[in-house]
Amino acid sequence: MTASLLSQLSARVGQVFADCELDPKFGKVVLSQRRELGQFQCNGALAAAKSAKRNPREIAELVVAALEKTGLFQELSLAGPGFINMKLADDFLLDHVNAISKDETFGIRGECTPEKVILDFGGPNVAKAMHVGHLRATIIGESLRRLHEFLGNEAISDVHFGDWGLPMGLLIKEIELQQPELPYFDTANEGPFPSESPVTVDELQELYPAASARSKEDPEFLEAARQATFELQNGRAGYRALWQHMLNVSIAETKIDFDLLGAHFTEWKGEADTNDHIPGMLKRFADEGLSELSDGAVVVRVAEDADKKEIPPLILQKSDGAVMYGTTDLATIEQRQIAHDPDKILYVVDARQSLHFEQVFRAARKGSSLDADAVLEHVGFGTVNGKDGKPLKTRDGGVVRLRALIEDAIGEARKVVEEAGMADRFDAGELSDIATKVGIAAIKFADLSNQRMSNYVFDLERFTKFEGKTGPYQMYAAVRIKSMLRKAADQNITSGDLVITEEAERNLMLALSQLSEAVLSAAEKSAPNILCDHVYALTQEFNAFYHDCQVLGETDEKVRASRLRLCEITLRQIEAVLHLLGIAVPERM
RNA sequence: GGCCCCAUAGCUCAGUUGGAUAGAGCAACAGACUUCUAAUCUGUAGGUCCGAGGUUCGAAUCCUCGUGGGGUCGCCA
Repeated sequence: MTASLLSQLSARVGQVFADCELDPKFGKVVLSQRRELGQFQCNGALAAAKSAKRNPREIAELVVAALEKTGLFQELSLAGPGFINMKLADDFLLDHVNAISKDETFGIRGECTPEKVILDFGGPNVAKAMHVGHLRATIIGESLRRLHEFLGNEAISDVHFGDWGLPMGLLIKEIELQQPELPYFDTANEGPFPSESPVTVDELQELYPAASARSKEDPEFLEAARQATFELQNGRAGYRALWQHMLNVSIAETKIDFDLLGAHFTEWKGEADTNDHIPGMLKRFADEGLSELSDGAVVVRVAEDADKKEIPPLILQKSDGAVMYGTTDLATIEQRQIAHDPDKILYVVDARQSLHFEQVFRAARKGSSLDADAVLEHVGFGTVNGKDGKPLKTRDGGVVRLRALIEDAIGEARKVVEEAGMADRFDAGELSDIATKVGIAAIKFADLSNQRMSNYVFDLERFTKFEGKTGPYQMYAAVRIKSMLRKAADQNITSGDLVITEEAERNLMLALSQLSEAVLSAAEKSAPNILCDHVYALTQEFNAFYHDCQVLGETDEKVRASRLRLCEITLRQIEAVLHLLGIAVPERM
């Protein structure tokens, strides 16, 4: 198994530090910040000097002297107060790139211990079309899912449908108001009920805002909706049947969006699936003295003495008897523990819910709802803003539908692609496939390249550009290579052993060798933007190489074979990382 | 009011956990095409890292106090 280049170097340098009776952790090697001075650097001599009260330059000199004997470096130098700059011997770099290229995951999977990770993302709601708010949850969640899969983890993804709260009661009562003749509202009716849904998805989407508005003006309606919610949760047959229709219709609709975005779920569970688990859980919490009555509601107090902030108790059961989403979230944790015994559960949900998750996680710990060493983590993210810096809205101030957003992106991509003259080169089917891929790549790359927690400005024109740090630029680099490989095949040119003849080749190999750190650190921090940075650095180095080095036209056969091989490896890596970002690359464009 | 997040080039953003001269991309300017796809590449210019203290040999990064923006603070999700 191949350890990453940086960890190999760090281990070597760390050994030297150890030989000098210093902590080997000071041997940490990082990418050079000043490429003109070296490819890599180690700053450990400064930190080591501090803790050992020795002279940093002296330590650095010892380290350099010891490293020179290894023969791994073409150049070693000492600069400033004790920075060690290094340039690798080409043979070492070549061996490394060769080694990682033979492995399907570029040697990365071998560095990890497989874990079982549950990813909770997407989070659509019954009757509400997915909107901008779901964009990031879906894109980030799917990227993390693919990342964990890549690392060899068992990745379980659950869409966790919002299908069980007060909105359900509101919808039931709204439908009753508009179509009282339907059979679902008769208490005595135990079914069977019609198999056809009484409402279409479009109707549902009208119904919810109407019901929501009505509940704000009409307290009696709200009260009726609360009652309906309670009865639904307690199994009233007609309500259950109607609810099932609403859920089915909504799931079918959200699947269209998820398919467009390439999101995959291994489980299509929802809040409602916790219903049978909840009574037992409530009883256990009460029996163990973990919950108590407060103003008529059942709550778990989760505040701790050490808290800086005030953490309100988690409400398990409202005074009207119905449960809330905190209750279903807690029950979901218990069910996941039973069904999967996970090492980690990640919640890819809007950052604004951080307090909620804090409460739920604490309640889960308090109630031993899952293994003590299992990790619960809220992977939050910021909002998608318009050019005015405020959360994205439609022209008339409404919620932007996810579908509309995706269609706009594809439309914009189509424009760009047609302006580039692709309509002449491809038939309608292929053109539309390219436009779709470009559009999706544009929004995904733009979204994922931002640091998760910060808000970002949604600007399609910028996202769909082929220049700069955009999705389409990354795709273009990959397509360029594909085109070249096709040509090579046509001309019977084959790839061979790697050699280095130009700086551009060396730089490209160095970029290829950085994947491991990017992937591992992206996984550790749940930060896909690190993957974006890596693939961008890689495509930039490739484009520079492409510019400086002829591949097919190279006359020296060995060099030509090496360059072709380098192209193959680069393509594999670009496609691999883009796959982790959820971006698909067309064959031609 | 308490707490959380954010503030870096004209614009949009990175910044490898405390290291050298703070980096990209757009936009601007100057170059490179009888192309393995120029949808590319090379270069120039652009900074009070919100402010003030502090810790340190060394701070965009850590601590304190402010300023500005966003969010949140028990029966919605």
